[in-house]
Amino acid sequence: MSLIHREKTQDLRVRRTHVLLRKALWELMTEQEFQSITVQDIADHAMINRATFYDHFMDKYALLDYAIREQFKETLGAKLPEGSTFTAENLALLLRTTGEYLLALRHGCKPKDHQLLPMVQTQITIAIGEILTDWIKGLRTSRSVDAALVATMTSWAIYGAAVYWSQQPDPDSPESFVAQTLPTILASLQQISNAPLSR
Amino acid sequence: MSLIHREKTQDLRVRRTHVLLRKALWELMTEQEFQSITVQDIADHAMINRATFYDHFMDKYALLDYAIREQFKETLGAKLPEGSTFTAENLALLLRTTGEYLLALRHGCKPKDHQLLPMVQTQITIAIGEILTDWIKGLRTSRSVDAALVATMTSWAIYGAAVYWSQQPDPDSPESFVAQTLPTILASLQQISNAPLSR
DNA sequence: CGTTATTTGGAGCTTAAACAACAAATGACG
DNA sequence: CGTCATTTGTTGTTTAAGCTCCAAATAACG
Repeated sequence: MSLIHREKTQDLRVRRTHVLLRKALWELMTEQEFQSITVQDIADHAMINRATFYDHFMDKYALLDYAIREQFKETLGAKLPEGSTFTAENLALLLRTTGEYLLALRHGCKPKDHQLLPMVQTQITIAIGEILTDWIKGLRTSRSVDAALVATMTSWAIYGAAVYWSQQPDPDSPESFVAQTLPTILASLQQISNAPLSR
Repeated sequence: MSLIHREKTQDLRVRRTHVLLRKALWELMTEQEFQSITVQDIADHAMINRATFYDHFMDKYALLDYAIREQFKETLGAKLPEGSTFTAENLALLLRTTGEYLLALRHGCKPKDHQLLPMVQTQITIAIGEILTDWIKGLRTSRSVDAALVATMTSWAIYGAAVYWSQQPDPDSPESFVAQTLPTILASLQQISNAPLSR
């Protein structure tokens, strides 16, 4: 009897509908710009009735938000170990994955869709923030700190660095990106942890 | 109020369930042998409840039948022009597609699954037979012939040739396969058509 | 401009599918 | 050989999602 109440306890049909809708949106976005995609298009492609679409999302922008967030979370989940904790290695992975995700995004979608980046920003910083919050909570902090606040600041810093890197006309390697950013992030986080992090 | 009653007029949910199930089976078959796959595996992968599986198929063999038939039909539909008729070109396409499909099948599934080939045979000859029947019906035949009978014989001949070719240790090109078989098939069909076929 | 099409967002009714729980087969193991 | 675990089919009950219309908002067009 754990206290863990899984928010996402859900009907298989609901989960499937969500998966199908975001997969459909993604496929459509690789071949046409977001603006020109209609809800009907998405519904058809996902084999979902249009009315059902509206049972789950306000509009296609809400779906895009959701799709980005989930896709990024999945990507991250695949890279990070199961019950990951706050270590330099994991932080490096987080940085690298964020950078590479943005880079892939830039290649995957249409030029005109670059105006959507603010939405992407919101969802990704949320996802990063959640992970950081978990990590920070797992630490014995020297003094009482607002974990959410630190996590938010850090997530924005990470996202900003990733955007900067992925925007470069000719980005250097992911490794060097991590090498250049990790020390800064680590330094800012080091202060809240009294236990030295593993290398 | 047309007289056309579409047999396959179906609920979107039903069509989607069928699609998801056969996709799931296909994916699982590329990584493990059919015999070791459970209905639960398929259901999980397709995001379908196991009970729902049984609403549609007797067992996994029934699904396999269906999956093969539909996949082959789709492949054929993609190669043949829309309202295809009986021409030497289309017959050549039919031959080639059948051969290539079998070859792909042989590569796609596990060695042990080769015992499943009789099931494949049934479904593919049915699919070929349906097309040939349509083609033959579209002809002005010189004398009354049983279109279904001719179609069946021909479909078996085509399938047999395709098996023979795809079984070869080192199969020659699809073009030469078509070149070697087409004349025979054409000759046997020529007799029922009084109009000479286009080259 | 006004007049057509699309697209959007929703509501009521119907139905496919989820869920849970079961007994019966099948199978692995000591 | 029995027993413990899977897998298989099946059956009610509940619910998500389909379908059919409808009205409002946009877009397209002559």
